[in-house]
Amino acid sequence: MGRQPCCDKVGLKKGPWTAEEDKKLITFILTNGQCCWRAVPKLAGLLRCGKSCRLRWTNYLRPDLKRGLLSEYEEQMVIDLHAQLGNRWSKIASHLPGRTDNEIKNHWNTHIKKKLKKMGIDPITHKPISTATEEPQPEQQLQHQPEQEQKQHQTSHETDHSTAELDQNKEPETSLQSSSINTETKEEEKSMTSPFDPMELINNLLVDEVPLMEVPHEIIAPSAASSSTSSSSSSSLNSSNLLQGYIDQFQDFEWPCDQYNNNLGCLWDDDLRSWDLLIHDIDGDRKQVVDQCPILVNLEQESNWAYN
DNA sequence: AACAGGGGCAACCGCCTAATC
DNA sequence: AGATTAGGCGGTTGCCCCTGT
Repeated sequence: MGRQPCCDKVGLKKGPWTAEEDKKLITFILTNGQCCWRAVPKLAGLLRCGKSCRLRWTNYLRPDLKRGLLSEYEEQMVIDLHAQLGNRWSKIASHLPGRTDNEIKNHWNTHIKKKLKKMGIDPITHKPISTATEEPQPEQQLQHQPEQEQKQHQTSHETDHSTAELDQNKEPETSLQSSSINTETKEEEKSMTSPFDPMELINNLLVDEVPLMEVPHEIIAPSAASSSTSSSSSSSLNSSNLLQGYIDQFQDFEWPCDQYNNNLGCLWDDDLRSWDLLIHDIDGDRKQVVDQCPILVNLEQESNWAYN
């Protein structure tokens, strides 16, 4: 009958992950790849739920993650994407390589919302807040709508306000809008029958300032690429494929830079160090891990490994 | 220097959908 | 076909750190 339970929730650890647990998880994923998360805790020797492991990996440990605050460009992209997609953070995240839905969601709630409000823009509707109706009515109404209704609403809503707000927000903001978006969802594509000319928008892009970020599939390791969008069970990659993916990813990829010469797709600097620490910390396990994981060797040997 | 309050973020919770038996 | 679960997603919570008093 059905599948086996994901985890017996008795005696499982909760709360923040320790460095030791991280090590175990990383070691396991790098040597075995992402298979079924249910099995990961047991095999990796973790007292965690598989779900927790998956979350930790996708939101924090994945080597292709970018760290640190979102750049202005990314922030603008989030705003534009949110205007079209609403709170569909995973969809939004899929357009921002190296960023997770959780990260974007947090950033939205803590930074962007305030910023927009400061600018007099309703973060929900993306329309200018009329001084008369400053109460957060629309937000609450939307949030309290039953989900299905909201979804139905959303498709029409999206079309509505994506067009409406384009009219209204055309002003100062760099309208990246849908031009930069390869919407995978057919429904969305259908629903986004916006009357504006995409080419016009493309032309409006600050192409000189910002590199096109058409790289998600290239820079995201096979495992990671499959994890965010499709079920990770589909990533029946064997470990050699996975590791090869990492190698290719790190060795061949030229990270794009923004106008400030910041690496847009780079690994987090600190984490390179932390990976290194990790390698050296493991010691006992180190040899085994390094032997089985060429990318670690690579990282270890090329201490002056350059992004570009 | 100590405390309080607020902000930021990692992690959890609960629901939904797709997959599996 | 129906039951059951894994994985994915968005919302929420709670802890930690920073800043102001």
